[in-house]
Amino acid sequence: MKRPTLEAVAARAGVSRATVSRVVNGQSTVTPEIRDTVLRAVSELGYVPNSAARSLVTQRTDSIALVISEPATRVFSDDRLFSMVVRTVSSELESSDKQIVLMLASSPRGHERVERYISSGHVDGVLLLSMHGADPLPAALNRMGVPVVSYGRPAVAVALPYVDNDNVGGAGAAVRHLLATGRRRIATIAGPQDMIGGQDRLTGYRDALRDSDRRSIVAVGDFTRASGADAMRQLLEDDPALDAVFAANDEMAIGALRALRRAGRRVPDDVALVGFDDIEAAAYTDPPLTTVRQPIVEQATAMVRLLLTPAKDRVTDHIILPSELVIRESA
Amino acid sequence: MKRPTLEAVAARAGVSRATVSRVVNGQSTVTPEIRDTVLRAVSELGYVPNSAARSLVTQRTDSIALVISEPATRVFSDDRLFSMVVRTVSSELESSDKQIVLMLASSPRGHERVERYISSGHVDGVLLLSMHGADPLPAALNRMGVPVVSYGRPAVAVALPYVDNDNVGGAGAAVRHLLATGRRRIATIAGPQDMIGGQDRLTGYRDALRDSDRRSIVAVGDFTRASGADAMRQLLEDDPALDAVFAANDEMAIGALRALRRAGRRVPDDVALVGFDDIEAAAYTDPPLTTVRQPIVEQATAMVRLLLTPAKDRVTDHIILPSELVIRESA
DNA sequence: CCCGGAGCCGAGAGCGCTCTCTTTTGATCA
DNA sequence: TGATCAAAAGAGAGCGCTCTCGGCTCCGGG
Repeated sequence: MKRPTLEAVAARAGVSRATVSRVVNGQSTVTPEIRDTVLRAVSELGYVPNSAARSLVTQRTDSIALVISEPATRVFSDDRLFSMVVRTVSSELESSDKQIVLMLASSPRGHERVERYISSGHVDGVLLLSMHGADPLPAALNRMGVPVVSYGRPAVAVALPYVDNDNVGGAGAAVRHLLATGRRRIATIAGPQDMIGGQDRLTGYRDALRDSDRRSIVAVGDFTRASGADAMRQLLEDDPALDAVFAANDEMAIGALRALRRAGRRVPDDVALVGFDDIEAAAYTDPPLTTVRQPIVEQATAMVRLLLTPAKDRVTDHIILPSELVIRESA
Repeated sequence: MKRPTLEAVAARAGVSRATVSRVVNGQSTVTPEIRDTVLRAVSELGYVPNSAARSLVTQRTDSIALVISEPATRVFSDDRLFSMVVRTVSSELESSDKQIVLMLASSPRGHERVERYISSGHVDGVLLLSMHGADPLPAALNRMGVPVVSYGRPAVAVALPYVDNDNVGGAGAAVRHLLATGRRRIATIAGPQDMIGGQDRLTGYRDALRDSDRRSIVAVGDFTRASGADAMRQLLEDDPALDAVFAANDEMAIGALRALRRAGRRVPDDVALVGFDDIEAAAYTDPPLTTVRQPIVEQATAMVRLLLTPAKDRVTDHIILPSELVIRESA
């Protein structure tokens, strides 16, 4: 009752193991007649190649790891981002018949697990989702000689191929939109400065303001809703006359929205508000949030392409995709 | 520059391959002194066991597949369901040091891929998310001798261990809530009757009404928003005096909400509305939707437990978990 | 003093496959 | 008809590991 092997198929078809292997792997140096005989034996016995044996000799596994390296609390702060990435990566890999191994590395123990797993040759490549600049995992994976592509620019120290959205440009577009609609005192709630996204979005804000000779007004949050509310209160205290806010992500924007309402400011009449990411909830706020959308599908597609292109054939080791301003009612 | 093998470690430590294997696999029949020597050699060489070679002989892979068998359009209709399941399963498997292989089987080609993959011995078990009763995949997987646990009761023909939420009880609770708040003409927008969830929720509705001698008013949708709106219009036409609706899922409830508003009915004043699932968007409707929550985390946990328990040690082959009524403002 | 048994370690087979190398086949041409 | 060569099939090594089995050592008991 155990699974048939190559040997069994060979015996049944009256040929050698090697010939069956050739047929199964689609080599053309087999007489059509024998080929048919073998294929018949294969389907009669219900033969399926043993993947462990195969990858033991080929050194390939036909699967890639999708590593999500974030504290458990944050990973899924945006379920849609996650599910869109997974869906896109999955369908993109389908054509090359590779599988996804999903690894959530939330704790240091998780990191160690991931490293062990990858270095035991389980996968042919790694897609790394890690928003945190200080994460040691990218460097570690890079060291073990497995192809790795990162979602989001990794910390400067690591030379890793990556795909990112245009954080600087997106933030700039948000600020320019505020300027274009006549806002004069534009503050920002920046993200944590140990994350690349946090840094770049602040840079985009600063650059855009500098171009227009406006003064920058900055508070720093940590990408959580509560920190957005706190930062907003801080900003209102510092500069009660501000008339616009660019929050570095939607969660903080939602926090800011509540803080503004509690402070008696109307949005967008008194204060215009723009977020970043276009998470699900952004469409349901009151008023619906104007925000910057990441091109998630395109990013995921690009990651897979980059991963599947052998390093030596690569034209570039990073791809930056444009972000799009989604104008709703908050600005 | 290639990875060191057991042989290399053995040579370095001056022992046999078998002894190194014993140490690496934590067997106790090794003299502490030798054990230390071996461990030193392991870490000096950076040895990591080759997983393909190992599973070739052990017949285990230490990974399980999470198969999502749905048309691509629906799979992620609820991103939160998906991400919570993934997260829970992942952390639940962490303790037994198993990995998740994620497979989205949206097309017939995808199904074939999944079957081939599973039957090639890539995984030790399968968690199956398939909402569609007529899905041929459960039966196919069941046939190949791999442990499978299904999320949601599979079609009657298949004897598969499964975990489900109490669809009948949840629907009943929703209807009883409507009765308790004084509603008298309670209609339902049922789900497709070729899905188990659709059937059971309708059963729950009917049972609860029968107990109270109320007449049942039924329209059937297909779990999409648009079908919910259509069904609602139909119901209003059939019985303009209805004062409550139980929709078999939140998507249809949201569609119904719009149809009600367009028809000039106030919710909940004129018509009370209850959904099912408690999807993300349910909290953001106007008014926020009263609905029935599935215990997603508990279900995912139970699935893993069931899968990891050897069939012969199992007390039961299915687990039904209670659903909880979440009362918001629509009813 | 010898035997039996327990505890450790090594030898070696074998998991199921791929791939190189060799042999066989069969067609071609002088 | 026999030599030549290309194409096709077979033989066999080996991928890196686990695990059974047998041998060796060291102890206590008869």
